[in-house]
Amino acid sequence: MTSRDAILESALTLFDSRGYDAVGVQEIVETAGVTKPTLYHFFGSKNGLLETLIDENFVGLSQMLGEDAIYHGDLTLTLQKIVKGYFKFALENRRYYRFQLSLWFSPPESEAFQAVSAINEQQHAILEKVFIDAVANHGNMRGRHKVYAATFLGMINTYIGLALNGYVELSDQLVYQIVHQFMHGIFS
Amino acid sequence: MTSRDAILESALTLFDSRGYDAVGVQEIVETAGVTKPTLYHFFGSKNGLLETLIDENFVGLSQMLGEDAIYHGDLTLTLQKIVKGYFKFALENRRYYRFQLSLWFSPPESEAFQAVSAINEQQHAILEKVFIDAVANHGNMRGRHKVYAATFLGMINTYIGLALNGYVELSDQLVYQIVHQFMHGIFS
DNA sequence: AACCGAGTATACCGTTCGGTATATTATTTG
DNA sequence: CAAATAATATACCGAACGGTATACTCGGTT
Repeated sequence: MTSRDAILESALTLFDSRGYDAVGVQEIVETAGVTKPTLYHFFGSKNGLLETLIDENFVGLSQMLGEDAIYHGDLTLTLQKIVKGYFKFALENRRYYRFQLSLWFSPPESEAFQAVSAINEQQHAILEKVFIDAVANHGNMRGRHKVYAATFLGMINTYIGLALNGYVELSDQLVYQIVHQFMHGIFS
Repeated sequence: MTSRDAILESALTLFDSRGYDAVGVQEIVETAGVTKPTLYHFFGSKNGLLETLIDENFVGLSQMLGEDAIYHGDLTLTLQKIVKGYFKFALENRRYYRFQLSLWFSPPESEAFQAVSAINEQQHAILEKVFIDAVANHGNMRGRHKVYAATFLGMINTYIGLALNGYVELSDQLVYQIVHQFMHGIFS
């Protein structure tokens, strides 16, 4: 493993278990088996390390959304594909997704918030587009796409959080239940 | 305002906007207009300040749960009272609830997590009891009370988070919708 | 052979961290 | 009034913080 990857790996583990602010760069480089100038050579700053960490881990989720979050006439089906994609990504990147979850409601003026706001907006934008495209077929959704996107993502994250703590299993049945529950909440 | 209250007030504002780890005690006491030994006189440590802050702000929510989270034969009605209580509390303690939300998925080995785990368990215990008591009337809920409590709280927090960020309004209609949506997700 | 740039180590910078020893001032209590 | 207790200030502690100046190694290029 290269020094760069070792640093990213150690940073993810430490940030996930104790949080970004509570971990110092000294501990990161010691865990990675390198020295401080190496970290600053690759990432410029502690914040740059955080941004790189988030960006490079998020691409997988971003790719999934690019493929699955496209409305083709059947909203229920599209939402099921999205939920399934989130579940798959969360299970394959447990540490990262837990870390991303911990940043979900992070304080607005924290460094961590600045770093996740970009990927949050990206997710919202893609999900909103799904609901906007679906408006033609579901007239009573007009103007509510922002709320729907946020609510939908909120439900997904809630269940993933439950799963990451061992409360539930991310099964196909749960995918169906969540989408069903969400749709019911919208159209009643 | 007493020095003690000034410290708690400043700490809440700073923790809420930048996070517990990113704020130093020096900044807290400067904002409060006191000196460091005063803080240590009242709270013993920075962590003690955090615990006191959480405990003293949580009592309001705890009281509400003690009054409203009691199953009397009508589960839908009970859940509506609980959601209404959460909404009321969140609106009356916006800064605190936002801070509590930011600690919801905090890293398991962070100081903040240790401090909120107590109140999290308290909420879960009370909500679980509601679902256990309701089992007699809803046979198909047996053994699922832990999941239900976590899911229910997850939905409440999701919507409060949306409201605190201006996406939705915490209306009585939303109370009804959430409970309806939750019940539908359970019994289908 | 000379050079170059990427990667890395040693040793250090000034600042801030959480926390405290000591002393002084108010405030209560006997 | 005197004694005790609570509340506060000055000044400081060692450790850790994020970050860097400098120099060295080393594989590839000219």
